[in-house]
Amino acid sequence: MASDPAANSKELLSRTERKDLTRASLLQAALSLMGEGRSFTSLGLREIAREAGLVPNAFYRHFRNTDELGLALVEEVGMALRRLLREARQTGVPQREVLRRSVEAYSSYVQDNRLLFLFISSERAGGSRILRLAIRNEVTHFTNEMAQDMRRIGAYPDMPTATLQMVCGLVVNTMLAAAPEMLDLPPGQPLLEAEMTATFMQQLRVVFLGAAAWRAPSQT
Amino acid sequence: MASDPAANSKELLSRTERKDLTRASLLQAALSLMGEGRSFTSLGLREIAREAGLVPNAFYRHFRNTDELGLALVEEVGMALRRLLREARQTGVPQREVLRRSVEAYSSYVQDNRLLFLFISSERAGGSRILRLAIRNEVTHFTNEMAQDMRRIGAYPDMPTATLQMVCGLVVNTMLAAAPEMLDLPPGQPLLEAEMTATFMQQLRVVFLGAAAWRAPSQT
DNA sequence: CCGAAGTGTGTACGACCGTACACTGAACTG
DNA sequence: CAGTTCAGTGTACGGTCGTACACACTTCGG
Repeated sequence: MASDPAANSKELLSRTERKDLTRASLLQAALSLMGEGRSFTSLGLREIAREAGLVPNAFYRHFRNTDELGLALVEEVGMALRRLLREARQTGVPQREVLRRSVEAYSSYVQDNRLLFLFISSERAGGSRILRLAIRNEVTHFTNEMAQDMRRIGAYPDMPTATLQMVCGLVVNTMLAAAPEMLDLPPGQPLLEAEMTATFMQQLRVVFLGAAAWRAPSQT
Repeated sequence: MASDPAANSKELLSRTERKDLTRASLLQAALSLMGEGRSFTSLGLREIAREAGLVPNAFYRHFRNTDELGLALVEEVGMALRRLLREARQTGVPQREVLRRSVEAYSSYVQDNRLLFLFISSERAGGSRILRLAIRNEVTHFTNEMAQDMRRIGAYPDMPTATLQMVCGLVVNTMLAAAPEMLDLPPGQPLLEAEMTATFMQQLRVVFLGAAAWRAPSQT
């Protein structure tokens, strides 16, 4: 299939490969437009196609409308989140030093996947209802996987699963709330960034301390 | 226009009163459009003016562009948040029953100011940069006032101010994250609503437990 | 090898958008 | 009362948008 040594251009590719490639360039075009300050909701079909170097009509060969492209982006976000979780899984139990490392890993992860986090942050509460629900669904999945991981690790062994999920929801909320603030930071200020990261870490510690102090729900 | 027996219509009003009135109707128009599923960022000047019963050009008599109208909405949000805080201040110290009541009060407050919360939720991370920063500014003010109130009440008396603010930031984040989920609920399902409120309350309790267990920052 | 399939192009239409300019008529001001 | 101010109107222009249709050219399957 792809056994071509020096064909980095689009010379010797099957039709489906070429299609997937321009499809990816459409997704990338939407992301880079968001990177320039535009919000996904306000992007137009023509705009995205233009950015991808295509004529407007070509868009229809890949997506019915911009919402469908958004759903594809959500799927990509889901994969990114799963990857994040898989990497975090390598590390050990949640002790003090581990929390610090996790936060640093998360921060650089957000910086690396800048545009994707920009996307979920802004579309999680705004934009079209379909996208909103899709993103929330993905986030819920992520939260539940995180709860499973914590169970497997042995954190909070006496805690009921529902409670553990609730705590993880709190953690994920905190994480996702931190992302857009980190992304809006002026890029040349490591001091502000350090301060924000410190606050973020403290907040997570408060959550984990609270979870440790949690007692059985004697009353709601 | 309206069936007014007395002169509740715009009969005997000064010019500035009339102006403020149509200005308010523009703000209201933007909010109702958002209530119909549209996101503020995607609203157009013409659209808002039409909804308010005006010709497009009349918009310019009140705002230079939609962003400026958005800033006016942010200001209104600020007032709403301050009102919320003032009402909460009536209640006593954060004990268990008080938390329950506060959450219930907040929930119904969100339902009452549905459109405003829809607005901040979606524009806090999305949309135009100016609006985003303005909202974040307002939220920070709200957080700090909340910290002051907690200090005045006597909660966590040994906690440094910066830490208290950090905790309040966590609380506010949790509150604001809960708002859009409550707003997206199908309206005829009190069971789902109760479940969501319960989770929300548990999360806040985790935060307050964590704050109570907080020790001096021996290391970062 | 030839027809089918399908990705990308060119052109065109109607709708909506932001905004500029000239205008009306009522409320204010002296 | 006369003149000014100003919220709101009417018309118009250029631009972008989504999308429909016919078409070109390459790849694929029998």
